[in-house]
Amino acid sequence: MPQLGSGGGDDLGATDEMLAFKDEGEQEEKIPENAFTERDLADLKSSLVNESEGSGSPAAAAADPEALRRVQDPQRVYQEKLPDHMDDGMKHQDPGMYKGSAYSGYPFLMLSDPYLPNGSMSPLSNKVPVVQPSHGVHPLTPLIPYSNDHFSHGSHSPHLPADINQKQGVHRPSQTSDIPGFYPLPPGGVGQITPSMGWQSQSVYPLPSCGFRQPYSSALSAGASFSRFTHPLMLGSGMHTTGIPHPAIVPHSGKQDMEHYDRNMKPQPEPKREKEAKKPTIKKPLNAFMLYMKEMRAKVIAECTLKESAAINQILGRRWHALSREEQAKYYELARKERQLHMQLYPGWSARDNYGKKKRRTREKQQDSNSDPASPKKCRARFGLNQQTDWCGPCRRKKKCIRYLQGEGRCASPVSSDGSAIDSPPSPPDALRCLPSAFPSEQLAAPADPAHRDQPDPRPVPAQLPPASGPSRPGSGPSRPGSRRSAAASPAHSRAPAGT
DNA sequence: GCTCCTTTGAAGTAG
DNA sequence: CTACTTCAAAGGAGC
Repeated sequence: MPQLGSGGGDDLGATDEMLAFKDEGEQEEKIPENAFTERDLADLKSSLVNESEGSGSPAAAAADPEALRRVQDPQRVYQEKLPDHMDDGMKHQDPGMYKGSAYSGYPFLMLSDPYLPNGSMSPLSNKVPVVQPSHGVHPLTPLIPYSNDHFSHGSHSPHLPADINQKQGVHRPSQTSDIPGFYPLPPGGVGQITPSMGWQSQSVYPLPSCGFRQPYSSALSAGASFSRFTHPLMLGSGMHTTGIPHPAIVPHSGKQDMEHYDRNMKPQPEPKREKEAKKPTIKKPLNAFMLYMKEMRAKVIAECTLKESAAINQILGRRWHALSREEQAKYYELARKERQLHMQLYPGWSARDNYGKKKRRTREKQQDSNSDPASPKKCRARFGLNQQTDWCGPCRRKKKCIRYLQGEGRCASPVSSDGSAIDSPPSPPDALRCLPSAFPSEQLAAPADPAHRDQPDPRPVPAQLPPASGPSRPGSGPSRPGSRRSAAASPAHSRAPAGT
């Protein structure tokens, strides 16, 4: 179904996005997955500490009132269990425990570490980059859009009685991969998942060995180990109201809060804990590209010895465009399932719920300087530069356009850092030039070669989106201005280059 | 310690 | 309906 350019077919994707970079000839390098770098080791090391530290936080337990009540049998349980848990942490470090079971059978216990070669398991670290299980895994193998550290902890966590989940209607020890069984779907809110979706029988979301947040799937995860879901952290920050722990639910400020939990495993004064736990945030489901990034990031890091995410993401963006439709389709499909599952877990959730939580300050700043035309973004727009790839020389990584500030009254045309004019987008950061052998065709402004675009556009079309059987979101009535319109109808993506 | 950068896609907002 | 904005991940850089 070649949809590109057909207008009608390119429903959920912007047509333009496919035009941005078309590094052709760039083939997915079959990179030897052998890079277990020192960095990994370092991460693992630190994770050893973090894991034991980060698994017992009773703080998060407060998120769920019921959980709070239970957990508030104060930290007694926690403290009593701490030694056990620490021991658990050590157990986690037994590679054999995870390694053997490759992904095939993983479902929810075996977590391939995307950042380890061969999808080997990394039970050691709770540091996301090390544990996220997408690397080396077949894209259709449930990617883990969310990290799952706390589940891995929880998998053995003795902090709470095993029956806690039962009380919450989660504990279904006898179930294995029967997802519907594990998914106490929100009452009345959940439509059926179409049979075509494989995630019921297929472990869609493998559990990373260690992680703070958890893929929803873990909630489904079977009997793999339900005790894992009894982890206090889960009860607090990652527990769905139905009792389903979900990686998408994180403390309101997300990462930082998670780090906070990791660093503050000691019981804390009640008020503070409650305060933090009051605002769990359900994160957005990851889109196809995000899933791809999660899987490939480690590769790029290993190949380029890069660490800066911005540069890595640039590379990944190019590689994404270089993917064949077929390959992309895998991720679109995963993303679709991801969204569907998310929708089922959180029927009433809206992306709008998270608006303002991440960039509140930024937006506040923008409001303050709303009329300031010197921002790089505005400068780019004003002069027809691509918001994503162009920059106004000194504007790059600057908050203000230097030329504007210098009194020219406007942002200059693209200039290099030394002020000389440039006609084309500036050279990529050094990082982008890394490992030419690894990215042979990775060049800026690589000529588009639509050859592989002959394949059908993998991007989802409305028909593929959650069927009408899906839950109608409360609060998202038809009159809602932002109600999901047919993305297909809006090929003009926000990425549409301002002037390209 | 917070924010930015950087990517694409999904979804929300505004006109 | 269109255009724009925000957020999702990630981690180094910069303030």
